[in-house]
Amino acid sequence: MKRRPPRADPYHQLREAIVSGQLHPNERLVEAAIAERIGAGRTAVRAALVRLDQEGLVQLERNRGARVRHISDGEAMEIEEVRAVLEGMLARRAADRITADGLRELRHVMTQMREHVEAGDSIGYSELNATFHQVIWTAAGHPTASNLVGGLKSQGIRFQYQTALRPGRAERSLREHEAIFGALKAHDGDAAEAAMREHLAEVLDTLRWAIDSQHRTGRWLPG
Amino acid sequence: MKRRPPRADPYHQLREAIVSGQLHPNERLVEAAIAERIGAGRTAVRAALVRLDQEGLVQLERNRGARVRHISDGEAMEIEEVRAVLEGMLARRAADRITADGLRELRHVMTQMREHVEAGDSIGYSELNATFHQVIWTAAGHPTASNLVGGLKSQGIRFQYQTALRPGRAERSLREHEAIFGALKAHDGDAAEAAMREHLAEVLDTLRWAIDSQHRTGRWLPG
DNA sequence: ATCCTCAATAATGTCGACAATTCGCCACGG
DNA sequence: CCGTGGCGAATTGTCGACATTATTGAGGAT
Repeated sequence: MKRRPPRADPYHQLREAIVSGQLHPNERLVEAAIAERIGAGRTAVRAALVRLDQEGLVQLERNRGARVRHISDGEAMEIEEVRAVLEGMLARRAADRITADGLRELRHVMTQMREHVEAGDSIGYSELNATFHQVIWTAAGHPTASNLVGGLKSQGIRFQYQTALRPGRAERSLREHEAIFGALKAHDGDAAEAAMREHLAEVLDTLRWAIDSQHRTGRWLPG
Repeated sequence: MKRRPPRADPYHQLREAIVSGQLHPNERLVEAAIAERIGAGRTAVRAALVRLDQEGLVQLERNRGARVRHISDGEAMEIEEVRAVLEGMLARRAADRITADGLRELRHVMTQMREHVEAGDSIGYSELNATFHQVIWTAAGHPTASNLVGGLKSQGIRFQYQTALRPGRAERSLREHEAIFGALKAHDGDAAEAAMREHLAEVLDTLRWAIDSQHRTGRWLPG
């Protein structure tokens, strides 16, 4: 009866469950339960929790176990601010270094994005969005900065606040991405950084809207 | 000043040993040996190594153990670039938010820095330097960014490359810090960010010099 | 001399057991 | 009614033992 998925890296599995929202903020993570759930030993789960704690996705208190870290409204905005600064820098570098292949890949992602927007598929769009940015990170050739932004909990934020629900956001976002693409294609570093900053300023604004929205519709937990 | 209670925590002890250069890049870290050395169990050491791996200070290879991660020349420069961007942002925020107490503390640190420079104590100066920047991070009130820059391996870089050995660097650094202080005192965000960026650009330049210097004096390990 | 095999060694990865700690619950007393 | 103190279950922290995996070195064949 023990159905055990044999190959399961607890770290990646837990991480995915957290950023995708399957595990809710402040939810308790009991080692034994997780071990059973994903078919791994308690040792491996423990190691994964330590990593996630260091990464900031999980809060680890001595003798008290682990919880999914709750990201406050303020912290969510802080994260987006940092992301704006770092991605701005990456966009600038990418403008200088992006290859024809990179541009082709970006173009491909963007056509897909357009399709998903027209189909009203905001989830698929969100994933493509992530891909778009990742392509830019790769083109920038700056592993240190890429790892930092990649490690940011910004994916979880999108889920926690449902920023995609803002009316008209997708279309606008699409235009912003087109602007970024244009600057990269022209190898114009200044323009690329500016476009990226503007894009992420819009994201930050949408985040503010989502926070307000949550407050208006009534929440019990303070930010 | 932080009073450090005798810290038996393997994580902090290892971290300190690495950034201070007591453990050399690529040096192997054998769990049992470390456990013996600092009087802890292998379990605790293991957890510490996982954290340090996630942090980037240690390289952990499956079934092959842990090594002190070697920071290549290119990566060292990448780290300083990221630091410049983030600390620039923090300086801007700090200019708006710094209190009279914060300014007083900065002034105090600076007078000490002057004394150490005149006494030719570059090690003490380096520590004060770190303090100076930390005060600014605190004043900025931006935990997310502060934790990121704090987690950067930039402390270790100073040791690895001996950037303080460059002739005249200390005096120049002192003047740069004074410029930053002036901007903060005037609550001028633009000026603060600019001064901080300029300062860190100089640091980056010194780093380039140190790398060149190492290459000229002959090294066997490629960057 | 060089390459290959294979045992010996050393270190890591994993598991189970047990001690230590926290937390919920309930009886008790003011 | 409310605070208080102490069981008891649940959970984490730690240790030792053992399996697994890399590495080293000697010896032999070509």
